[in-house]
Amino acid sequence: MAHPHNHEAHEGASLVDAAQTTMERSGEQWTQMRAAVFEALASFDRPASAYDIADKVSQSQGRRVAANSVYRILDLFVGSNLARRVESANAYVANDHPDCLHDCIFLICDTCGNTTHIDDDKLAGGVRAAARETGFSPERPVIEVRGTCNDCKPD
Amino acid sequence: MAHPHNHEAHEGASLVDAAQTTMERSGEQWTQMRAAVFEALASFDRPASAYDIADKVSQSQGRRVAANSVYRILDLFVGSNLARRVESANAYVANDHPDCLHDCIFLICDTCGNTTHIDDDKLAGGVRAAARETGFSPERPVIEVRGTCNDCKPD
DNA sequence: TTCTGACATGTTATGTTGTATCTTCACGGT
DNA sequence: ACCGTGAAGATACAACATAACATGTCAGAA
Repeated sequence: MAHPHNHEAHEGASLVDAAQTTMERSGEQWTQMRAAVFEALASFDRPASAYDIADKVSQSQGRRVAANSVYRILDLFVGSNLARRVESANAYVANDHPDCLHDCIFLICDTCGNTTHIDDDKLAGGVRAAARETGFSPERPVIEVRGTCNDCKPD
Repeated sequence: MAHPHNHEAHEGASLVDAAQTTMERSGEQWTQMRAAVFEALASFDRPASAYDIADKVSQSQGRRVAANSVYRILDLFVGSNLARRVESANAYVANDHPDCLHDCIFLICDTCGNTTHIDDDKLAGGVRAAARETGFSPERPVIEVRGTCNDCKPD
């Protein structure tokens, strides 16, 4: 099975703290704006588009925040492993445990949009290995599964 | 390694023929427009966006073809397994062997854009199985690897 | 032959996602 | 106080995707 996670899976304030710490450790600043974007991102229980986040932040800040700025910050987050991009949904999710690096596998429900993820290094490693065998140098595997989640299954 | 393919990998005219056959077998028509879109798609040696294809078809037909129409036809192709969508590139590729169904794995070079694919049913099966173990019903795995192809490697 | 229904395609508009560029702002060092 | 630097804002636009509705085409029924 996907190996159990023993490391921290942060949530709520602890998650934001962890984000800040990670960010600062990689020499980046933790600004108001970045905090606001991260909080907005984390507040969604499913992948959020940059525009969803821009709206949320605009609300919480009481002023219009440009999608532009949100993209910049999301890119930064993805680069620091604070967030992940869900390619098949053009959307982003906060990363619960920014401290450890996985090629994670997203399970996206086409019915309700809920998304979970599993970190199966054996599978991901297999994908990387298969790529390498053809002479290709894998950098960033994208492994996602569209389908139906348990809650949305008929019966 | 990813298992070798013994089945036909069509190319050129044979590929177009195979496409037509597949399409007709699934009760769909093979129209001029569809042939033109398929030929355009197959003429690219890397994933092509709907707009790339629209341009190509516009040229070959000597009149403007709307992206819209191309999207419709591409969707049809994807549904009939004549083409695949590369999610992480918002683009499409022709499927060399429409007759057999695989969850294929794309290797996309971030340097030159060239894309190859491997069909490793064991890996893909593993991904599906891992999803099922969490109670998720996998429909469509998306397995892609961004990286650098052999030709673009700094040796 | 003409009508009709199904399906393919065209046309236009609009929505969504993502970048580029340039300006302004905030802050720390001198 | 001044300057340098990085963050964020503003604007524009490029690229990707779908919606809504009109028109074309062709086979079979009337």
